[in-house]
Amino acid sequence: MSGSGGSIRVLNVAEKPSVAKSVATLLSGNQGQGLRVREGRSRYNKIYEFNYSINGRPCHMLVTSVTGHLMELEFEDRFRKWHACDPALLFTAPVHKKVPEDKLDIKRTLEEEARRCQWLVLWLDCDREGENIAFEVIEVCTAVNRHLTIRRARFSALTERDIYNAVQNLVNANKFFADAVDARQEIDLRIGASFTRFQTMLLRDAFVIDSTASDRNLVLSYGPCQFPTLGFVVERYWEIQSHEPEEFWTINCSHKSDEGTATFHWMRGHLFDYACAVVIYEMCVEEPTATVTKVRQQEKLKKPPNPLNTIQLEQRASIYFRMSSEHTMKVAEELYQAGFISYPRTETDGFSERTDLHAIVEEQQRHPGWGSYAQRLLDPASGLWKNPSNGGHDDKAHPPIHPTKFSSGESGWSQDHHRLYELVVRHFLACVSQPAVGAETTVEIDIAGELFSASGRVILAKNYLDVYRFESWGGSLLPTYEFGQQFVPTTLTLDSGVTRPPPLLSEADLLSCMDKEGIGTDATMHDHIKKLLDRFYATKDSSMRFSPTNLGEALVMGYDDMGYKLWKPYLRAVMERDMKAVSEGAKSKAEVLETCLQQMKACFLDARLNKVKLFEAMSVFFERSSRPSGDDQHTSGEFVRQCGLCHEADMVLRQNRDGNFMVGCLGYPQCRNAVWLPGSVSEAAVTTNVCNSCTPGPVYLIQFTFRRLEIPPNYSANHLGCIGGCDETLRQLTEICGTGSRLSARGRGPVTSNNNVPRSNTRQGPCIYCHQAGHSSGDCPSQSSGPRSVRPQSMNVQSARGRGPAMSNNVQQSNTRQGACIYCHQTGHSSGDCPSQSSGPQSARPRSMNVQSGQVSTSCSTCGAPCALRTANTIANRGRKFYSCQSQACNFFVWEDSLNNDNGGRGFQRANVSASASNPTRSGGSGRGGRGAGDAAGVSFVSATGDPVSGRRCFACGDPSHFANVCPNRGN
DNA sequence: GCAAGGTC
Repeated sequence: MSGSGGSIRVLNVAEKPSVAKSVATLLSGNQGQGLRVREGRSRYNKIYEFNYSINGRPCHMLVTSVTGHLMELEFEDRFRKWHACDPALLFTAPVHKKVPEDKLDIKRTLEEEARRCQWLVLWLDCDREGENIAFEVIEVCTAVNRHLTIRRARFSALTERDIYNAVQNLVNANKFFADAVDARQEIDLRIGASFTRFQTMLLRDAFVIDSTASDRNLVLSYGPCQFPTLGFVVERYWEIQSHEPEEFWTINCSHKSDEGTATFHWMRGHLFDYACAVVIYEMCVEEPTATVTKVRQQEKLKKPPNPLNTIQLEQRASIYFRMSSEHTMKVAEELYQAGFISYPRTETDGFSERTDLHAIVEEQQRHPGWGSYAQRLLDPASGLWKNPSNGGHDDKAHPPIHPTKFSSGESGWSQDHHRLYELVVRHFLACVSQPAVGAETTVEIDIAGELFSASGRVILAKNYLDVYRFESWGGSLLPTYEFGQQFVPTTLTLDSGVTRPPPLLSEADLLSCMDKEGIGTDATMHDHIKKLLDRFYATKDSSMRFSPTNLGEALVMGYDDMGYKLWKPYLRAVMERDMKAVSEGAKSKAEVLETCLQQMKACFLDARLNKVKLFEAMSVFFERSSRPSGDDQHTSGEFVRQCGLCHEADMVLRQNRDGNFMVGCLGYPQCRNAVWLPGSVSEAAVTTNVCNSCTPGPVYLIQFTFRRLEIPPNYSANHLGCIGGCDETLRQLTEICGTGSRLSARGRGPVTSNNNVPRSNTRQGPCIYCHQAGHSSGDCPSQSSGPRSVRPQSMNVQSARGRGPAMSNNVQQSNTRQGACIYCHQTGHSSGDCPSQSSGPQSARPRSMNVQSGQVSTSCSTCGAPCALRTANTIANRGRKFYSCQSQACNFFVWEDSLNNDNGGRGFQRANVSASASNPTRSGGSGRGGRGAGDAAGVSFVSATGDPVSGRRCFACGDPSHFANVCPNRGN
């Protein structure tokens, strides 16, 4: 379909409404005939229309916009529920792009307009993200109109010349740029989701984390930007903690004359050797006459700042006004929206030659505060004007932040609006001003062969400092000295001092660290900082300085102990290099994704195997909780197939505490699909081989090892088998040996639950840092040059605080720890096996914050150990009494009220026997009539975090009387 | 309930 008068109908799409408006205004003003505006489906994204001509061809132009990314990357449905799959699968689970609900209006506008156009011209920002958004727009538009001619407009500033050049020289969109962002998005999502789920489910319920958020809602997130940001905070904190003050000595000298007092500093600075300092000092005292050996006078300039970009704005607002970067950006956004300042998210710190700087200054002449300075600036006779410097950064999309409209203050402005606008204006005026000029005098003297110096400064011309009141240039007047002049000092002292640690990181420091290491973008850095506070990983004190919380420190410590630098900026730096390679076409998106995700998955699996390090680090700061871990309920082993019964959840390979293997549905208890494996299996591991006959596929084959003595001689001890139903060998061995199911339990002793995780595989991939094989990333030589994190020595002292009950079996079973036990500090056993923890009363510490200890009332008939009557303090069951066995081995548990209810006069003994007969572990719900522990009771699963699972309780509230799917507290 | 990146 053609536009009016046979012209080409062109749909132009910009990244944001303001750009659409500018493009339309600039183009229609140039040669257009009447600019019309109409509403689109989305109230923010208007549609501008006018006639134009591109390369001599008449066009009917429609200019509209998106608001940043139109799409989001997400996992397919069945991987979105936290408990529906093993987090390790998130490295390979299918993902797709989707337009979220709040962007559907924009999508509809694009679809409606694209149907009626012949051309699509993309005016997205000319950076990688912009290019990626361009392809999102292309996807939406071409889905409804396959015949669209697609062109890209390249512009670097919203000026008439740039926009005109762009539209007359349309190019093709750059897929390499878009691919780089696709890769970044996918890596961020997979790493973020997998590690976040892993560490949240592992730690949240295992410890009493005293954050202000309800522990149940606490998310221990991991992200490739937020963690390195936390790393900066923790590292500085450790540096301070490990600082050992050292005493030093220095000689100070002063001389008072008619003109004033000069203070001379020892040019050796200071000495740590007291004897040495004393010897030198005594030499000086014996021959105290000073001779002036040098008098130097120099003109010094103090330059005005570079034009303002986002990071500078955030840093300066933090230093000058103590405003957080997040708040600064919020206020700046409002000033921008109201038209008072230019776009606040920019890396650019140099003005384009085309910017009319004078016009910006002219507007400000009326201001009562800085108007007279602006007038002086414009007066050529003052000589105050100087073209601004250039900081060398250019994002090719936005100019430095500058005032765009005069204001002497608006009625609706807060104090921070006033401050920020003033900062932007004064900064701009400073940028176009001459530097301050000072005269510096340096005098050097010699006393008994030792040199001392003093300096003074006089400001000759303040220039930009007159308007930039936030900066000062201190200096003191120095009395006049002449070369060769001699005098006897007024004072000559030997003074001591101590070295001091560096200060905690300020917000400005943190932004500098992030900027230097490429963590986040100018538009997101403040978000990452805020995230640390929101997640209770760090706090900000009254002087705007950051300290890690116990939680933040423990997480970094845990990963540091594993040898992984997940909290360092290197990972992001490697990713950034890869993204650059993709955007240049040097590497393909698929190649980068495969390498990076493979390495990160190996890292993830290894971290999971080494989770004891996280536990130990957390134990330093937090009490262990007696709450059942949310992780323990719906947990996962290795993925085998999708469940053919419920078609919703995965079936995973698991091993119970007796060592028996089964493949069970994660949808349990709603779905009870399970395949029990022969009792003679000693090891089982899911392979990457897929059965080619069983459906629905894929059904992954499992490598089995059978105990030789438990299978007939004509069967092999090693077997690659399928649980999909096609495997005759497996069927026969199941018949011959029975299974580990309750119904055919054979009562073997426990074996290690982690056998099914092939640890050896995880370390063999190439290093995530240097991409070389032959060493793990923890040992990477490329990473060893920087200082290994400095941990304060006091950490060992602190760890005594964490003394508590012996860790649960899952921790004891881990053999990964080689270091000293955190309890007794001896080597040779892990903290889980510490003899100091294994006998006697558990600990003087309350066993749990959630359970108040009660008196022993009776004995458990299962194991004979005494049972305690306790009172629950969970939200769902506060005040409710329950019995639980004191023995560590016996997990008997029953509600007191369920013993006396009228279900046929069921007594304590009965309930007890019933529970113990079906399940030696805590048998959730068995006492409350409604729901039993189910057919699979007695199974101890390997959890998402690798832990064997014991008690069966609601993972949402911890109540054993129901499961999470029917939890009354859910959704709170 | 997970990330980071656009933007409103």
